[in-house]
Amino acid sequence: MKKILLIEDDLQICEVIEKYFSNKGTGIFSVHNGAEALKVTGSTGLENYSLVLLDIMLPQADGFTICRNIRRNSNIPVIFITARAREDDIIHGYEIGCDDYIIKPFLLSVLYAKCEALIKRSGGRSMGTVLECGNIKLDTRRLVCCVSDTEVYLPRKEFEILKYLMEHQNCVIDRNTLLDRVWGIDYFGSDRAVDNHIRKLRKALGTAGGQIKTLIGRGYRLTER
Amino acid sequence: MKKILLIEDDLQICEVIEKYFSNKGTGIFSVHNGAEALKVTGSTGLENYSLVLLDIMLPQADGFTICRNIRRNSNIPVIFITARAREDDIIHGYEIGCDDYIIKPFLLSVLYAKCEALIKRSGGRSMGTVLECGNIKLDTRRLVCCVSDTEVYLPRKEFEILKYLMEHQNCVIDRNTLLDRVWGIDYFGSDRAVDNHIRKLRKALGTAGGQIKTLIGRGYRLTER
DNA sequence: TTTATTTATGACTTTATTATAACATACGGA
DNA sequence: TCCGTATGTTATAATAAAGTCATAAATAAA
Repeated sequence: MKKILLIEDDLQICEVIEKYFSNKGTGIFSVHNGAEALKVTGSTGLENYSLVLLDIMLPQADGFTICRNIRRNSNIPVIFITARAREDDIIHGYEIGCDDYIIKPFLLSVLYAKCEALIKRSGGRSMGTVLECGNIKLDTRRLVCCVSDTEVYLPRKEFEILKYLMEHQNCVIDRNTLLDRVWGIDYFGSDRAVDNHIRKLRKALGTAGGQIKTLIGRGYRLTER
Repeated sequence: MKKILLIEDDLQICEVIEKYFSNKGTGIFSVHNGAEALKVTGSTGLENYSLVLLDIMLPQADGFTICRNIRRNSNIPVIFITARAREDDIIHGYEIGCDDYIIKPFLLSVLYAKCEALIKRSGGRSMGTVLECGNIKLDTRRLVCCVSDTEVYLPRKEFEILKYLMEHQNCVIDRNTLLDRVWGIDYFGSDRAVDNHIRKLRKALGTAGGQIKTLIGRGYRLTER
């Protein structure tokens, strides 16, 4: 079994978890603050892990931020482990894409069982490399976009926007989400940048440009026609 | 959209769950004893469901037995919902292949979030988000409204009003409630704004506009016809 | 019936949002 | 370095939405 990434600032808890899991034959790598966590979970850092255990209250960057950061690049299972038992927090955790939310204190045996179940459930599903929507095809590995089987060149930003829209076809994506997902949470430019890139993207897509619909006050949506 | 199978002998709990989920656009089919449950979950009976919620203490056959039975034919996500909080039971649940184990009492919002997360994780298409009332359908993810399967565009306020009414069909909603829920508690405009948006909403809904009834002195109510 | 209250309606004003184009800046490769 | 591309900003125009108001209509109460 692959390793688990544990993000938790309480060293005692880390130790207990590490010991229990390694006795069962599962490796744990621990990180003890938000900044480190952001580093490890950035870009391809998660490829060697099969699950993330994530505390919420951490120095330097909270768990929610880290989870959002993880979800920008990865579909890896994430379990929050935290003392925060408020309904708001739990719901928020699920909204930003966690798989489970465990409230401290907890039983190690249950935590272990949950990890096992989740890893089994997430196993062996890797995303295809070609996204499709109506006349638009997007090869996310070769970084090529085709409209009606004719190759269309897209600059990086336009490509990333289209990729995000295609990964969420039919969903309405607001500008802030796009700014977060394409530009990054640390970007503070104006909304208008999105409009401009959408405009360029529509133009580049030619006849298929109309598949990107504007929903006033709410964002953009990619549809099949 | 696929349904959720609920196996639970407490009719009150069934009703509460059914109501909450159907308000959110997800269908529930309930079964109230072990024998029936074994019948429904046998062989290909689960093809129409995307998740199973399963109580443990049931008449005629307990939840563990049912879960084992499910796992003989299917990989469908299974969540135990039970008052049995003993470590043994939890671990046993995971051993026989459940995906989550929720201890009563629980928050409906959390149960719903867990179901969503697990269905997403299991590769099933995400949960339904389509509210329905008579001829009106409202897709809260795509932000699209259909009347008799014809798409109708609704501006934001009209959409939010209709959404609130559909989440509370047959209930009388007074203007203040709408102002609070749709405009926000910090809004201090006049009641007349509600009337005007209701008017626009009725017009946009065309033939189905009449489903919004006025109760003088009390508010509005959305009915099935 | 008359009166008071409540709601519907349409014209209108104000506000918010988006599209567009021109411009400025940054970046990377020859 | 220079040039072309990519990106981001800003101002303006175009559009859509939200809100207000006066009046008419409907309903309830006296």
